[in-house]
Amino acid sequence: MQPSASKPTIFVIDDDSSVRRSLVRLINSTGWNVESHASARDFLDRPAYTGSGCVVLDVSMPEMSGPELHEWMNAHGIFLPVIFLTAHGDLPTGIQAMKRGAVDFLQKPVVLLLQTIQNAIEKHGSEQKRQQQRQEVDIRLSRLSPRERQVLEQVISGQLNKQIADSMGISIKTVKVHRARVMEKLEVDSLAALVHICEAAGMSFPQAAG
Amino acid sequence: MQPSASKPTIFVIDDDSSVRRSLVRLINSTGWNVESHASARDFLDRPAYTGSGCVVLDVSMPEMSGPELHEWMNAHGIFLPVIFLTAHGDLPTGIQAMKRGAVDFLQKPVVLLLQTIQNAIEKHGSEQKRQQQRQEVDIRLSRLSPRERQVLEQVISGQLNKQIADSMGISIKTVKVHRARVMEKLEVDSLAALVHICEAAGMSFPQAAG
DNA sequence: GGTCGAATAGGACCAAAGTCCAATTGCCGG
DNA sequence: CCGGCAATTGGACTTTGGTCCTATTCGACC
Repeated sequence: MQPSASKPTIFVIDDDSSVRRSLVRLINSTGWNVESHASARDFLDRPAYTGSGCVVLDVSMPEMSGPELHEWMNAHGIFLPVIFLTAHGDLPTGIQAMKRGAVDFLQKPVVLLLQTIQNAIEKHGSEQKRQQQRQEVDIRLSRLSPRERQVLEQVISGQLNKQIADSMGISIKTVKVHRARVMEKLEVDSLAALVHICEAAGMSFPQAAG
Repeated sequence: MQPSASKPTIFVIDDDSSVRRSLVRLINSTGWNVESHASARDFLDRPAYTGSGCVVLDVSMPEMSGPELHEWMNAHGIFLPVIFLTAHGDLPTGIQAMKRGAVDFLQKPVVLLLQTIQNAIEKHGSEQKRQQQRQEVDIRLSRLSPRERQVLEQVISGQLNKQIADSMGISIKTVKVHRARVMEKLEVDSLAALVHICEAAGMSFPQAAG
């Protein structure tokens, strides 16, 4: 199956080796894969991970802190869920982390880590799937010629072929050919499906009703 | 205009009257409406507010605490954004509040409250508008007869009238009648618009493509 | 008992969309 | 320079969808 369907991997990032060992042992006992790193740099040096999983991240580390790594990930489109661990976290840091999208911000000693990881992976799974489907549609959309694109936009806004032809200054026949190519390139076989995937790709615009 | 388009109202809920006075003065100076309450109960006793705005909520109050009120609001579908204020907040309380959807969790003395309120109102505005439109569609959908509903579902999944007639064991003519009524009751004049609003109402189901 | 709405169905006809075939334009590479 | 290939355009014809009118049946309600 796809990588997202295989066993999730949990990335443990903490500069304290005894903490890493203990977390790895804990997580390993559940059947998830674990990969531990002693620093943010260490984690970033590994090949990008695209499967399912999450990051368990220490807050204070030398060089690059947990929040700094989190921000870097957000800035670079890495949306693996992040769970923070901290020994003596202060409130503003925790709130800031949550506002940036962290799943949780836990204080050691940790009791509910495994449950939190479970939730994070599940929540991430569906988002990831949607994201992949959206990219899939984007690729198909990128294969449309400019003309086809113009026709598509008017089709999904409810225009008739006649109206489209009129507004583009071409004949109805030509619109039909463009339209057929759109259906083919987007791999749909009904107008309903066409609107559906365009909706999913975020290219909807309201006023199609009367 | 609609209530959501009129001046936003900020609800200040704090059991300390000097804090209330000072917040009211601060917020008033910006042009927003302010309404202050000395307790959660006090706030809940007022008629439900449906316009735009947000809640500035103290964490620790007698009887019902800030987080308790927040949870109550969530449970009752009141999604006015909530900004917490606290004198000496502890980390777990703050994280919990964020996980429940709070906009922010600020420690007194507060410096960026007005900016936070501004952001909360703006973010809330678009969500509120979408919510209203969705309700609007739900009302129209509820006016469909069972048969019309069945036809609608097959139409937006890309079935031809012939196929629908076949699967329902009725004639194409009847399908056309149902279909026309659906278009009329849902107040759309194109298939694209029909799919669009059904999508918005959350009644999409994937496989319509081929 | 009459009326109303929902569901069913048919005829006649028009409009819109899709299909098959053919042609033109314009660019890329040998 | 020319042949190929994709984008673009058009004509002739078929299928599908929509409209207007009419009609029957059935249960609910006044």
